[in-house]
Amino acid sequence: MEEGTSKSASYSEGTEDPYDACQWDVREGCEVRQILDRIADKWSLLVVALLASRRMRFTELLREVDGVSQRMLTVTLRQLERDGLVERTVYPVVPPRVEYELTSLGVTLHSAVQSLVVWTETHQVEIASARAAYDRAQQALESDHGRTDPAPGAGARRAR
Amino acid sequence: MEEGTSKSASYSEGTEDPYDACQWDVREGCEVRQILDRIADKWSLLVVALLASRRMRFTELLREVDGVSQRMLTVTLRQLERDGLVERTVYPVVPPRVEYELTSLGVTLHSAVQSLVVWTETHQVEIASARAAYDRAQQALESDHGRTDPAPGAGARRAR
DNA sequence: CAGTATCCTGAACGATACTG
DNA sequence: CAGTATCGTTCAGGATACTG
Repeated sequence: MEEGTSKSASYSEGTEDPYDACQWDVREGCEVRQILDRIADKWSLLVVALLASRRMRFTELLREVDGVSQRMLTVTLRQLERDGLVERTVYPVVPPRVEYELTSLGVTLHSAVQSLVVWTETHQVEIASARAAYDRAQQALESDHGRTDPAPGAGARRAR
Repeated sequence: MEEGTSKSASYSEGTEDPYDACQWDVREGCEVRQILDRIADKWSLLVVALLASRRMRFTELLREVDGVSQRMLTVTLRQLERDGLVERTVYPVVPPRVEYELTSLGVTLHSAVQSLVVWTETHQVEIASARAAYDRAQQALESDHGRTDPAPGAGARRAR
């Protein structure tokens, strides 16, 4: 097993003082970083979102997520299971049947993530046009890189 | 990861179409995925969080983020700038002075992310104990891998 | 069916050196 | 100061084959 996060990394848990919101970022060793990395993970969110609608079997997930490899699905599910976000149920039948479902913790994560999804959907147009503008500016720069300063704005100029 | 989004229900699997409102996840081409990837980025959030408190110069960020390389900071800032999340201001003075600040869009992103941070801080203890439990179960499995089935519970068993 | 074990590649990242 | 350019390495993750 070469993947995965460092298991058995015993970090000091317990009730540390709740550092204010402006501090979480600089603390690399902070748990937040780890969780964020899991959330950030390419497949985790997809799996969580799918499982939010219903419990599913391994192969179902493999089909639905589509793009995920068998190995990565396994790894992802194991991580989520380890973090207590999904629960794995094995039915001892002859063709093995395994089902995955969100735990209550997983459900809360899913709703927390939803706000980000909403943000993204809300602002995707803005972002797209910002990118277009940026790329246009870059293009202009390219064609202009021999010319002299055309807009003597005298102050600081934006977007180089 | 270039396409393969469409997963037409070509196989005979009943009548219900796979998913409804929760479509964002399966659409790889969707903007949501891209934004999520940016958010997921190792440094982006750190930079955004720092800039949320105040506008900063390049070297300041380099010092504050600490752990980031010069190259990665540049790359990160360029991406954020391109997405319209931060604004770059160049002062035409003799030792170059460049300042970065969040745009209003960047500010909204920051607050959206805060909810996730809060979630993480709220549940980090639960996660930590879930991990401990999982690891303990794995250990038990190891020591048990020669034994015969000791608990014929007849039903589905949890956590393999 | 639901995995595990191996091999391999490309993208990400860090380190370093150079520049306006 | 605030970058850009180049190189070397690591490693996440895909493809494939095997198994209980």
